[in-house]
Amino acid sequence: MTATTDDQTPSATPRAPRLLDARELAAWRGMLRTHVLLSRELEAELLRDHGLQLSAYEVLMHLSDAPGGRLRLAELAELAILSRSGLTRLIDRLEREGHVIRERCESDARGFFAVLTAAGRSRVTAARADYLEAVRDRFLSLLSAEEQEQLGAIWTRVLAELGPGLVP
Amino acid sequence: MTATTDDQTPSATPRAPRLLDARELAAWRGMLRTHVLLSRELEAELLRDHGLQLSAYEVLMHLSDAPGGRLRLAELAELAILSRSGLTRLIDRLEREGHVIRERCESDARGFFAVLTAAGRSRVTAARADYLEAVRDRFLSLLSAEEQEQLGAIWTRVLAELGPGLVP
DNA sequence: GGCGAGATGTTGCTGGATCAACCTTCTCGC
DNA sequence: GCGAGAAGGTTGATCCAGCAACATCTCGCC
Repeated sequence: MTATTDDQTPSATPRAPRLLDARELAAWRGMLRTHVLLSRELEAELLRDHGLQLSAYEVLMHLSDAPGGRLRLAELAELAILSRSGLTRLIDRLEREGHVIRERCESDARGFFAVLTAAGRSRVTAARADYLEAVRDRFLSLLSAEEQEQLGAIWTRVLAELGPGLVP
Repeated sequence: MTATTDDQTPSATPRAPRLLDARELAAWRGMLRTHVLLSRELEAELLRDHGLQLSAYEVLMHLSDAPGGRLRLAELAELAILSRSGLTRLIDRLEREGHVIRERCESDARGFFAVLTAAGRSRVTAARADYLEAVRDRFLSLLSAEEQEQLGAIWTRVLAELGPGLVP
């Protein structure tokens, strides 16, 4: 870390990068590293124990929290932070596996709902129990209540800055 | 059809999931959301302004911090949190673009170094300046020094629990 | 000193996600 | 109402990663 030792830039540097100091580094790269490793582990367990991709879990989870277990595809894509085409194919898969069905929207002929099936609901309920347990075990339980609150405040602040409508 | 009706969990569920409370939710999902959106934005800018994928940037950045701008492929894969095969092909690309060359390891005939070229170094130096500016702008500048330190402490704790050797 | 276990890096295969282009439908100003 | 533009979803192309299998090499150990 910090400036490279020997030959950083033999000749002239276009612009001095002003690297991160130790505090910034720990805050930033720590998040990157933690997120990647944690997600990877959680996804591996989800896949092993419930046959669910992380993105599939996210979609089913949002559906199961929605009234009627139904959500418009566009809304679902936003919640799961997926592109529309990505969601289309994910729903294709979930439909093939019987976790979800597509249903025409009466009031808008362009639109579709994704609707959780009974099988989908029981699958995601079981997955969720294990998933949340893992999240608690590997993350939340390592934080005090105050730290959790501070974290929440930080994310809210950053998301608000990133763009409106992202905070929820 | 027959989406299960919209009972959240009024009646009997196989296992009660014990969902997250608001505090936990904000701490956990906030991180997921922040990470995805922030990474996405940073990568888009990196790609637009410097033609670098985030993973490519990471690799070049680690190389530029390494003495001599050279690192064994395996070590590089670990630093960049990539699979070996993923790194192989990424180095292929970077080599094709002239940012890096492969060099046999004298002392171990199985091994290779990735070595940053002059072009690669100047590319990553420029990219880094913009990247770090963006990181500061969208993340670090929104945190107080204390918050940065708390975050750092949290990541260290979580990573230590996730597995040894991941903390740096 | 040779053998087997383990490490290094590459390759074939596959899966999942994006972007851009497209078709259909809705909406709104005139 | 009607035409322009926006919005919802799907499709085609492509790209990027991972896993598993492999060839090669190292090294400890009997």
